[in-house]
Amino acid sequence: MSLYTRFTAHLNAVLDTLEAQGAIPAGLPRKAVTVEPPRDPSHGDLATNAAMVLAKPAGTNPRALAEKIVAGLLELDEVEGADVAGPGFINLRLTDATWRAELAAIHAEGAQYGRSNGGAGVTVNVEYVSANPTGPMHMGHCRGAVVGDALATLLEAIGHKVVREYYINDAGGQVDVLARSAHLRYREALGEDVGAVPEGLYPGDYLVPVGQALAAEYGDRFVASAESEWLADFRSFTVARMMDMIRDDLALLGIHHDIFASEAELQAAGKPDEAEAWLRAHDLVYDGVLEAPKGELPDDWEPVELPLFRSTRFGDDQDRPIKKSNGSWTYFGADMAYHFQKSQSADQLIDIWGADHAGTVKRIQAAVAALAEGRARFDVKLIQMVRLLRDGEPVKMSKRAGNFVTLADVVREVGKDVVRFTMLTRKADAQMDFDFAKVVEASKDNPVFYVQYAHARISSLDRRAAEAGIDLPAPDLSRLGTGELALVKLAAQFPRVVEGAATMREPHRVAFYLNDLASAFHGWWNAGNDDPGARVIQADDPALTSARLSLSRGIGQIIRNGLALMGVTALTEMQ
RNA sequence: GCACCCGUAGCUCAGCUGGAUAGAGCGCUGCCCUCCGAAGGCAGAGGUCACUGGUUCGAAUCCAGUCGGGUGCACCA
Repeated sequence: MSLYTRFTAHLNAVLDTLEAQGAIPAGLPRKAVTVEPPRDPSHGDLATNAAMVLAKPAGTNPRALAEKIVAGLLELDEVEGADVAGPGFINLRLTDATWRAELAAIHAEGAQYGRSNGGAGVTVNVEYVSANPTGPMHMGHCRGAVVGDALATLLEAIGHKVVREYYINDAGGQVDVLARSAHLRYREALGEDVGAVPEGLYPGDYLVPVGQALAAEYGDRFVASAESEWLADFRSFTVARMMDMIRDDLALLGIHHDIFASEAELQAAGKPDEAEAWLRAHDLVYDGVLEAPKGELPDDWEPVELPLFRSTRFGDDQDRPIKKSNGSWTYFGADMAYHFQKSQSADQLIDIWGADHAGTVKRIQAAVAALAEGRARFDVKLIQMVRLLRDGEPVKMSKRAGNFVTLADVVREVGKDVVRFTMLTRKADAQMDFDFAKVVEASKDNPVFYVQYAHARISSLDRRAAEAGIDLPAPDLSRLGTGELALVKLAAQFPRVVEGAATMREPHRVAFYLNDLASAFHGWWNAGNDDPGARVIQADDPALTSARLSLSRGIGQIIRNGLALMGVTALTEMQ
């Protein structure tokens, strides 16, 4: 149990006692009561708003209630002082022994420190990447992949069972285009001079080996035959190859999904039909005429009657078609059935989408609300664009021309850890720049470097101490000073950060926290430059050295744990 | 025209699901290496949290509106 959850329990116990004594009414809503570190450390170690939140429903004034709560809290061994401040804040100062015990807990729990089980029993399905299987991963997919993966790891850290899922869009017209593009390469592989790749087909070289594989598989059987004879086979063959390639690309980032769900299989299994039948039975799908698109009317627009889902009932601004006029499913129609399927095997769903799909969020949330009948929490997390910069200039990418920057190239150039960490240094809904020069820069304005550097320094201390042979097995932590305990206090916030990042679905918080922790560590380290007595290793005082090593290792442990949540390896030395 | 996201220091961005005197890095000014890695640290200057109302003990945070920027808006995927 983390320090903060422990004190929340302490506070609740005090409130229970006050209730039993009749000092406050029973059953006051405590949901808004918080226990957190005050923003200004001079206010103490912990602060609670309990008195301010509860005073009104209790029919008393905040300060009077606060005094009663303080009296109860002062009885705790871990509390050294408690007072009421401002409008009714209760500030607690904890004993040094409490913080020393917390440092010991960091060591005792090791890699487990920061993990909790509040999410136990709740399965969360995180769907991320889901790039169209028409080519290799490019940098446009990268951020969502990293954010989704880090989020999944975070949710596991607070006890959720997590399913990492990839939805393969292998049923639309684009995979027919892919199959035709592969057919061209197939003819090429059999010796035909196909010339330039025609407009409308995928031009990338990555299809060349697919064409060769197709030639090896089918010989020249389909060179001149009608499309209908080979399209389906070529489609599934090529999609399978594309997915192998995508899996390889993701592996470079350390990303592995549990489930790859196929849109084509979903349709073949009749899932959208089932969803439609259910929705029609509940009057949520009807045959109607699609509204004209907003803004300027396209030349070829004409009213058509289609099966429409009543998404307006759930806040969308128009009802959405689930089938096209040719009878096939729209992307939305199939996607709806897909989400229904996911909601049956998970308690909560999270989709990681590119921000360019923002316009379709409402309809899918409407669909899930309808089909799952409110049983499943469903969040769509939108990931803003990343602008690639080289030498300060934006890197131009054009998918159509086939000159996009591939994920694999970038990972090979700057490394998995740099890519992953950098992608988590911004809120997901804020745009970000990825500057090839800056992300590998060895300076403090590059958080990747800065955090790794702190960890490397900590590792270096261990090596030095081992060489000097002054590392005692059971250090006396009372040798740590108040400035050093302040570092422990910062380290002790890690469990809160993990919990907040997971429940708010904001993995970037871990990166910012690690940057703060690294900064505090660097400051401590540098104090030794001005004052040799402040250095960790004191050759003539093994006891003090060992206590400080315990602190430095504790911080190292937190950095490792935090980096692990981000999928980043901690470095023990800088190159 | 509609929807969504955003508006915080000169620049790039945090701000812990409403808390106390709004923070960090860069840039600027001034310091700190007879070196546990200065690839770093310390200090200073720099703010009408776009604007106007509202909600309440309390608002950068929530609500409404206005202004400004971005994105999306067909049966595509």
